Amino acid sequence: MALSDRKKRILRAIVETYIATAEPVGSKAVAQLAGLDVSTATIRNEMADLTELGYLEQPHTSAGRIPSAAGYRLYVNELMDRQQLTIQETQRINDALNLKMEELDRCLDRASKVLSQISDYPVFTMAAAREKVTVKRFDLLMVEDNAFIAVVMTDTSVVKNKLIHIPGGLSDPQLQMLSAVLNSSFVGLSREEMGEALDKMETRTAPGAFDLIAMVVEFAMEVLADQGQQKFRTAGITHLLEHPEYRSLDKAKPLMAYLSEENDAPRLPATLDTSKNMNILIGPENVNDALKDTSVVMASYDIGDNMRGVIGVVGPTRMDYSKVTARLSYFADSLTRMFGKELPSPEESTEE
Amino acid sequence: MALSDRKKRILRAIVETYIATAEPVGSKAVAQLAGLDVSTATIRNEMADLTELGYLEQPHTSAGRIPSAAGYRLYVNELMDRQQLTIQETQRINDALNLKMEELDRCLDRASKVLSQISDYPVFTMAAAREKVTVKRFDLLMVEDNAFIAVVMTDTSVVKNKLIHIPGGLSDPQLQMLSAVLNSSFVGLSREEMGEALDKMETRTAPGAFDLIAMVVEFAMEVLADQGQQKFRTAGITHLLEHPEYRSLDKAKPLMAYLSEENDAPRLPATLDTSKNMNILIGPENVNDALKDTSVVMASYDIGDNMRGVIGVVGPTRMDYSKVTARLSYFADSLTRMFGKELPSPEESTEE
DNA sequence: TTTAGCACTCATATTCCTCGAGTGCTAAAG
DNA sequence: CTTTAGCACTCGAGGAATATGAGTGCTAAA
Repeated sequence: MALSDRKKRILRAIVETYIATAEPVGSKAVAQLAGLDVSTATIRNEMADLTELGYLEQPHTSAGRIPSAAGYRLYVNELMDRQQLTIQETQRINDALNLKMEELDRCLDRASKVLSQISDYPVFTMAAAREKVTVKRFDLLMVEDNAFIAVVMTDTSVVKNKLIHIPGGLSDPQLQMLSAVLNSSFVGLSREEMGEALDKMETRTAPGAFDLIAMVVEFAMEVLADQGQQKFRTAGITHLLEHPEYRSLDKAKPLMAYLSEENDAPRLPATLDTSKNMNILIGPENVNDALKDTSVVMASYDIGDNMRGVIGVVGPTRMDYSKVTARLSYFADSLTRMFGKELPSPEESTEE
Repeated sequence: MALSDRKKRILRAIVETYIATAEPVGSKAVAQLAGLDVSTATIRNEMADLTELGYLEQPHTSAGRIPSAAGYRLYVNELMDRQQLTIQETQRINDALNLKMEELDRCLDRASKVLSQISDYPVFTMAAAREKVTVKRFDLLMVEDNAFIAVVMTDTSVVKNKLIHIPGGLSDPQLQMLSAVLNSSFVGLSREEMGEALDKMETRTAPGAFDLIAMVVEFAMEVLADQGQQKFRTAGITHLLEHPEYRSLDKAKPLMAYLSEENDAPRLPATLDTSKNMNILIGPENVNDALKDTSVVMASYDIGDNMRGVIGVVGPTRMDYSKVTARLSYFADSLTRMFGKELPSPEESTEE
């Protein structure tokens, strides 16, 4: 059953004043703010109805009402205005992102810091992993007699290198041999496949040569593992402390511990609905226990090579959804514009 | 003037029980704990003396005493026992560090996390910068027609690389030419010198060729800048909230903001006395305002190439100095053992 | 020099009370 | 049937008054 227009206006007024004040809202305040020309008694009746329907809650008999999770949900889905960003805000965001097209990682760090500052909530980012990453080619560079640099390039155009010391020294032809073996036998393999290939090779190769191969391949496996990993980053967790719901440390501590990765709970964007590009999880809708009284607003952005990233804002259920969604979606769009479609096929990729 | 033995025992008992309980210590408690066979009245007299001398403070007339900064200082310098680590603790530390000799950065992250967990305080690390870092050599690797990988190796044996796209494409001889120019004109220069050299070159080089050179040199300059930068990292800041002095958020917020680098105050190890390998700064001894009511215990460790790192623990002035120093020094020693002398001259250095 | 005794101080906890915002219900008015 | 004024009732927040007790400083005797 759809709510009457008046009920909606009342609900909206309650949600918005509660977001602003963090205190239960009474009929009198609603009468003034909702812009309805009815008496407080009428409002009380409507509020009683809304409570009955599950959109409002009463902390105790003689207090005002606060929105329930369902109330927030309705607000977010139907009642909320799209807020506009100020010019200064867009400016700051652009500054943070256009930082000379740096590496993705650093750019994200900076971006999430700014987003946290303009929204007053903690922000997390997460670069989603690709399923299978492989090595595209190996290069070896001689450095003096007893060391060489191994350069590994993945099919995602990420290039990593490592300086490898050879106690016994190594000749140029040997190095070329090594390079040939690596490029013929280990290109195009996933991390697991590499491990298997290496095991097979062990039996039918001279020990000295095998050790060399193994050193490089193990490095390549590390690179692939690292690329496959999801990196969870946060910024601005202390903003939590500015909101009254986290004034009691019992509330703040677990959430902060979760955000600063001090416990090993599964990271949150697990429940991301990729079909929508803006996900809002309100309080109990969160699976993770640490987030039960918390809302999360997440957006995903494209970063080429069919990889997606997630950037999200965390706050109390009484979060300023309107403000946050506006800023977040501007952000995610900008990120997509930067790292996504703009650069075609084999992207420029920068080593960190 | 030196304190009598009895005064010292009393001071020590007060410091230690205050560290344990966070509550002012009265004469009765001291009488029991100091192991002196004198009455509380005598203790009271001695405590009055110690207060007079500035080692103790009285929150209000009818409360016990708490140590002053000078009191802690005396305790740290003369009275404190060296604590022993448990076997489990050394085990955990070793596990964290021996993580297969990974990159320094990751190793430090992990190490500081463990240190924070076993000490219950936040931990920061900082890799101190070298004054002048230069490029030792350039290598260029062709990738397909329109891109190449630039590999830059510094005199600190750090190797970084970047994939650079050339819209117009590039031939093999051109690449070799480029490599020759880079290696002859930009090796051994600091970041600033590179900038100057590049400026000079601009006038007397064909624009097309210059753009190519500039792309690589600018990347090299980024690398040097990054190497010269001090990287400040923290772990376990939420441990702060476990200590009663930070129960009030007004106290906790600025410190946490400082530690999570949300303000731009100068990072703290500026005041490191490198002659000692364990630095303790108690409350007001800290220069930085955010740390006025906070103590910092820092140790430095060697990481080869005459670079030093700093690892430190932050907590309330009522910090368990004995516990912290023991753990911290074990840590710093282990780090030095790992990254310092063990590997001689041109170290194996790992790209991140 | 040490100690017992005692009056005094003062932060904290407890109790009790008041105040008032807000509610639900009822009955009258539209 | 809806709206509104009126009113009694609820219940948390805040404040004053009071009790408690740990701890002190001082004095005088051992």
